[in-house]
Amino acid sequence: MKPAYLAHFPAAEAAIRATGERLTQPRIAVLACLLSSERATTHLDVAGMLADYHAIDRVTVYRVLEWLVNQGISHRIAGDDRVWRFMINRPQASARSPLHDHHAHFTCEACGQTFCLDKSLPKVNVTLPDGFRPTEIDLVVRGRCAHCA
Amino acid sequence: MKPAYLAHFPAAEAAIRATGERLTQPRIAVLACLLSSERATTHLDVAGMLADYHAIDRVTVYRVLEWLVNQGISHRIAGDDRVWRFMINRPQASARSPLHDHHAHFTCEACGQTFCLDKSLPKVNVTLPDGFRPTEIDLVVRGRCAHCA
DNA sequence: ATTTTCATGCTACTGAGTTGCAACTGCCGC
DNA sequence: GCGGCAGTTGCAACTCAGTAGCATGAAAAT
Repeated sequence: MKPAYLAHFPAAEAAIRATGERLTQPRIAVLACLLSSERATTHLDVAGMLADYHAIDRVTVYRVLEWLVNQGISHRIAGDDRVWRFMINRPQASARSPLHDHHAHFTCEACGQTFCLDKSLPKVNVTLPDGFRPTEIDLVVRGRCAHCA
Repeated sequence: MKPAYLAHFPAAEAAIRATGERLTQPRIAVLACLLSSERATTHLDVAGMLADYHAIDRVTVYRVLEWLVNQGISHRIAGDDRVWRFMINRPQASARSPLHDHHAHFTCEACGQTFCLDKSLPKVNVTLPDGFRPTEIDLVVRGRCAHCA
């Protein structure tokens, strides 16, 4: 049985080509992994998914993930367990908020998985102390996901 | 010159006594540190502040900080640098939100410091996917603090 | 004062993420 | 197609936050 992420190779390749940067196997494979995942993915998840068909050094996974963030293709979330999680930037997520960018995530206390709440963007009103200027708002909802409820 | 946290020793002692748990020097000293700090404090900050007058093993600092969280005296925040930051729970912060608990923090992109936005609690409206049940909302605003503006 | 119980300090460990460097490879020009 | 260069990869060694085990030490209970 072939891994699911293979189906996302063409899309991954196109997205990387669109950046004008180099097209390499690790980049395609890691991006395909992220594309195939509905939830936030750790470097370990990625390395594990790729282990059988596209064994990639863990340092390269780190570097590719960071590269994807710098290219604006994905973003990273700091979880409660001190592990970075990565997710594809879905296009509609921005340009609707009063601030530049606006993430909303859901972390399940039972299974530890993190989901992106792109669809239902929350409304947030903040008033900051004098002199504090916001550039980004990050919202994390904790609780139980549908699967662990 | 005596360190500033010494002024908070009586309050720290009272708060620990109120828990019914053991009153020890490390607990008093660490809690006094948190009380004297307006911003979120790392274990390293605490160890550094205490180094001259109350040298405490770094493992003990970790354990005391965790103990304070379990006692409901302080809470912890996961920062972007994978380091826990700790802050005293100011009393008025809860019981006003639709959910059980509700933190709002401000992280400065320039100096990396994290502040608690107790005073001006933001309003948040979230709609979650079916089956997702929230227990806590955590809001982080990123930007420039008054000092770095 | 003695005992009990729990916190502390020490050492050694784990595991995420980083750095330096040599070897490799995608891509450009020929 | 064929070099050559710059950007990437893989490897090994490292840093650093946080944790586990265990013997010692100090609060509180008797």
